[in-house]
Amino acid sequence: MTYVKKCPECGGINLFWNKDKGEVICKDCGLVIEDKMVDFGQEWREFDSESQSKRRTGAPLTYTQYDQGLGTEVGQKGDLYALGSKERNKFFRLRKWQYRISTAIERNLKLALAELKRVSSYLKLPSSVEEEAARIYTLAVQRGLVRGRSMESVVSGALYAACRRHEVPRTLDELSEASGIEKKEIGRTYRFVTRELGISILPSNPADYIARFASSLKLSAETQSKAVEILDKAQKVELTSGRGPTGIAAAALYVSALIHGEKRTQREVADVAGVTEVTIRNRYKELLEKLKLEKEIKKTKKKKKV
DNA sequence: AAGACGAAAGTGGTTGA
DNA sequence: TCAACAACTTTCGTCTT
Repeated sequence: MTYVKKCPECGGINLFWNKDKGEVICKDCGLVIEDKMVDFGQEWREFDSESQSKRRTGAPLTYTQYDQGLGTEVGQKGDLYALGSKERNKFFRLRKWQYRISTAIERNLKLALAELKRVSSYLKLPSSVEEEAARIYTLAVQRGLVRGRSMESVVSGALYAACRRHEVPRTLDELSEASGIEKKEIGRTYRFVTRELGISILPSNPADYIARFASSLKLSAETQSKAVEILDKAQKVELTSGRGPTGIAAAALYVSALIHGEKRTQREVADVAGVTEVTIRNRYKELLEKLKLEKEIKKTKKKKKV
């Protein structure tokens, strides 16, 4: 069904088709390849139950615009002078009110969304994620959750949450680097915001990290899928619960690189995964013990010698 | 000499009283 | 609110290739 098979940017094969948005996302580099395909979704769906949210009239609502693309202002000039003086006073009062209410929030939103765009383009996040983050942030502002926190940290928190929900996770470190906010601060606001807004987020799946780590290590597709396979097994023996997903992903990748004779040092893997060698070692050790992978590694060693 | 390995002490976050 | 706790990090010394 997809028309694009490879990412034109990085050549990655991990394309993710987001049907709702009619776009294809490269999970490796985050490139959005939306124009390359026809968007069937909307017309078809018009007839089923949830037509309210999928209606196709009007400009699409977007949260990345500070007023969701729907600006309404209490009248400008125009018929004003046709009104009596009482009416006119009322009019001015209304406009003043609207101005007061809206400016505080809107000014904040304008700034915040600019920041959000900056960070998300730095991280090459797909627009669906950016949109989601903007939505989360907007909600947060409306609930007054930004008070006492810096705007930037809430933006980062929203982005982090959006990434998780869309299964294109970035690590807190990456967010931190892109936004200039401390890692723990992002984590804190992320937790706070998601809790307050009742956003439920699945614990991130290590497999989601594999593609990106693998491509920045320039590992082959086979190695990549082997790593995912290892992850599956690891999950069955409950090696994964309670551990940091990045550490597990990194270890799986390290092992499968060994198996396929594309050796990377622990240091290299650790760097792209944002964990230390020690963590990789620990996970790696566990993997070997529980999944009896030693044989496979030895096999490839022998092959190389012969 | 570089990488892999392991022990020990420290850090930040979660949990349960 | 505090202490216990598990996961992870940092640091450093030793072993392997």
